[in-house]
Amino acid sequence: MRDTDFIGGLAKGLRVIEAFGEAEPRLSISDVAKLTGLDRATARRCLLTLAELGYADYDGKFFTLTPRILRLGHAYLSATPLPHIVQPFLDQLSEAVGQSASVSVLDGAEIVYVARASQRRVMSINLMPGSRLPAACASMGRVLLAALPEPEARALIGPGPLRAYTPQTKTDPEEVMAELAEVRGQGYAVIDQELELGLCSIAVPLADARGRVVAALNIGAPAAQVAAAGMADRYLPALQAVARQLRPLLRQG
Amino acid sequence: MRDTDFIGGLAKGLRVIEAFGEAEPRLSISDVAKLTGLDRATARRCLLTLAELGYADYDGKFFTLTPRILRLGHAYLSATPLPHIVQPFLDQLSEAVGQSASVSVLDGAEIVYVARASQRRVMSINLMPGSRLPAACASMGRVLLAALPEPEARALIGPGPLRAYTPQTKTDPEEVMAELAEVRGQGYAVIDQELELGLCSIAVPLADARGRVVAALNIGAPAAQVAAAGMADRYLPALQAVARQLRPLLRQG
DNA sequence: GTCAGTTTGTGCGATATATGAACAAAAGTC
DNA sequence: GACTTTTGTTCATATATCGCACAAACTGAC
Repeated sequence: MRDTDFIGGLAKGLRVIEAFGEAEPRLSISDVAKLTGLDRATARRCLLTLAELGYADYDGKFFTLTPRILRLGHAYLSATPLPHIVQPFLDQLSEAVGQSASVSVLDGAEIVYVARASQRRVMSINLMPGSRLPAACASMGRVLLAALPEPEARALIGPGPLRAYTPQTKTDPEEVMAELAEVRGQGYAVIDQELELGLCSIAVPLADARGRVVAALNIGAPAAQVAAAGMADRYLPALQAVARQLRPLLRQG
Repeated sequence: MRDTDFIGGLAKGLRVIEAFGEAEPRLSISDVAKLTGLDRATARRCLLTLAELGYADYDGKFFTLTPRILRLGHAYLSATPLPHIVQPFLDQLSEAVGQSASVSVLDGAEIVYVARASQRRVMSINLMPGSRLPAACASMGRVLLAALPEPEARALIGPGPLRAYTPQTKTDPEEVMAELAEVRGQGYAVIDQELELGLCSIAVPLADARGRVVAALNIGAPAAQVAAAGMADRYLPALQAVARQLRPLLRQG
């Protein structure tokens, strides 16, 4: 790609949209300039453009995003086959085991939920397609990181120490890397309250017909109902059965 | 706004992203140029930029969106207070009545789900935050359209005839406008299998402290369980109770 | 009310981007 | 295999955007 094939205004506008995610719902021009590192004049032009297109509202002082922004994510979810393919399997799995089941993919150092069948909620945060969690301490994240070449996984995890979401969170990158090796060996990952106290989960990789890992599938359960040590006995067969069924149905992505 | 305050490249890039929603998951440069009306050279530059930023993948022939696109919608959902405020109420309501409950807002002629608590699925399509349905034949859409000035609602509904999703769908704009008048009078809307056979729903408006309608709340139920005529008796009190509780908590948006 | 400290709006030269035609390369047709 | 048709890429030039510097408007304190 030649550098004239890069359109800076688009990149900046997308940075502006993402800036709203990391902070307040209402941002002034200067706020956005600070958050994005853009010049104020540029931030202003991006915001006015978004407002003109209906992606943002402007009350003369603050900008807010409008629901039209969701068209962009919707474009992905409706255009990507993976969510549609896995949804019926998730529904069935979730109903059979009486727990929430989800499928996610990796985006940088985060996992992104692309489909979910939820039972009565146990987590404090509400997960939905598009939700993000740190890969290093989520069961699906461990499975997806384990599928990468070691140096790549290490780079994504970073130098550490990792953020401790609970007292159980593994914060030492080496500890996580060791865990990844085990996950790679056994073919599944179990998380015992590393992300949220009271929540255990187990995940398996979803591979396509050529054996490439394209996503992860998990079941989450309250620790009070199922001890972490019992997760594999209880849920692994069902997870692996679904993974096996899905395998011929998945291309990449 | 002066015309130099508009960034054309950003507008075009967003058009390109949305183009993926309306068609195939894999699009060539020419496909995108056709769908968006952009010049092939410009479409190519937008796509290469999206690929460079990690929002798209390029295999040398086709482009596909990556999960990173979901960051944009996530920016809206996490930055907007409405979804967070209503979610606990939805969970409680859904559990109490044993049916799915949702909150949506209007975007053009479509409603957009911003929060949802789902029980076992009855609809053929899987609704989630970001999902869109035509406002004219959805219970929440009727409520939201009824809250607009008549000419505005009429403009959104369009000249008709409307698409018939089922034999029950009201396809004559005048019929829908008459329905809106009734909804405005009674303060709620009931849909009897106009969107999908076997599915009834009832919706009420959610107003903020100043009385402005900012969203709609609904309950959907299988027609086999609850006849459309029985929806109001059965669910209206609970819906109105939630609307009343939410009223002082809502600002706009 | 005044004043410093911020934030926002605007004009301008330098620079980057859009455009459409022309060319090159595939893909489809017979 | 030679044809047409479609698609991808390049280039020169007209145009739009960038970011700086300055001016204006707003804030909050006293």
